[in-house]
Amino acid sequence: MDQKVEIAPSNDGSSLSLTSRIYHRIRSDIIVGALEPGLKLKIEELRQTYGTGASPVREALSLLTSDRLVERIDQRGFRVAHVSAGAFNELLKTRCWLEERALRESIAHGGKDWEEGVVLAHYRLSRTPRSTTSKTFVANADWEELHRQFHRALISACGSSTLMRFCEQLYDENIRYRNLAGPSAYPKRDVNKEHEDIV
Amino acid sequence: MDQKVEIAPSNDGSSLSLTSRIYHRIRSDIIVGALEPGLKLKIEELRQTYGTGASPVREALSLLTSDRLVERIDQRGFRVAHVSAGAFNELLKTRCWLEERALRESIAHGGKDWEEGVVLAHYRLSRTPRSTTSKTFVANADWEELHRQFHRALISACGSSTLMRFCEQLYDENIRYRNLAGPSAYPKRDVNKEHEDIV
DNA sequence: AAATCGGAAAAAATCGATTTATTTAAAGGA
DNA sequence: TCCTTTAAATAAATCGATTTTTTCCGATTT
Repeated sequence: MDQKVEIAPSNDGSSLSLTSRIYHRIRSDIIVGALEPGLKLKIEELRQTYGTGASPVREALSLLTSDRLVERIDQRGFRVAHVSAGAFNELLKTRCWLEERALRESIAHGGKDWEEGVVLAHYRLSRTPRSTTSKTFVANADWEELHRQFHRALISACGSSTLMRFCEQLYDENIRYRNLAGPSAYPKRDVNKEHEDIV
Repeated sequence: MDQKVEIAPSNDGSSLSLTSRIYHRIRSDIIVGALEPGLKLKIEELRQTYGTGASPVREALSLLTSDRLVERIDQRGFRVAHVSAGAFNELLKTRCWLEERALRESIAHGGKDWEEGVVLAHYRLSRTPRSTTSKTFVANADWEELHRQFHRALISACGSSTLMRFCEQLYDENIRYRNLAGPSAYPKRDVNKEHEDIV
């Protein structure tokens, strides 16, 4: 029998709803810092920018609310979530608490496959340069993705998808703060070494 | 100078956007169990029910997604979040982890005002009957609200609004499961005693 | 019988326009 | 000058209709 012919997945996003596409775009724009904290997100403007109607835009923004990347105030629209030193400290603290718990649970309950997943993720990460250039720091998208994968692998055996979700949400917010801080915050720490230690 | 005259807050909800009103209604309907788990939430239907257009309905559902009370699948709409024994166990476990951490932090950092808040919340709760009738169990809305307040008070000094938010989300989900289980799950435990102990 | 196809029917997604609320800016007193 | 009020401008919220996509179901093929 022939191999089943799959419909080309064609990750150009054309199969996604407009809402989803806008959602991902805005999400990314907020995380990388292209959209400033506190910025008013005017429906009419976004509508123009993306060449769509108002409905998909509003829906995307409503969805982004879950990620705490967008704030919504009844009757006065949406804006990019504000940031503050206090919020950042709280974020770090909370992320630390949750990841600690998630990691402990993973260690306690993770089997061989978990261990292998961690080792593999770590290996991939270690073989990827953090910066695309060696002189100045230019964030390497591959490294960013592998780093995320590594953290996910670490907590993947915690036994709670809910906790994982929380951790990942905090991770994203964390990345956002890092991006906002700018390249000024280069390798002050030996991240690779830290990961070694964790492993 | 005269006291500034506030616009009557009139909590009839007429000042809220349609979206918000629908949001709260559906949210409540899901938590109390009036809307069955897994039920398809058809826009057209809800639209009729609430006598509005499609936009507010969609937006409310998008918002409910944050609370994990509604599931959204691209291009095929919304449905009431599914439930399962596994998910329930995970919920309990996770809630336990997070509340433990939040409580420990509160104890460590909470001042006099925190202590007083806890005592007060506990006092109010203890003076309210859990059931509106003494023979059979009929949930007392006041008690439910005070119980929520009590739990909030306990963790209110944890130093992380994020963690509090997570805890409260899990609390709501937990209540939902309790409601779904039905009155069958009456006072098997001496809740009052447990609260005393905590205090 | 199971899998495949095609075409209605149903539902989701989206649009363009209207209504409602908020913000802004100008004008009128204390 | 500082409030308060008012009116226009701006933006959010909402609606009703249209377009896409999925779902359903019966006919056809393997």
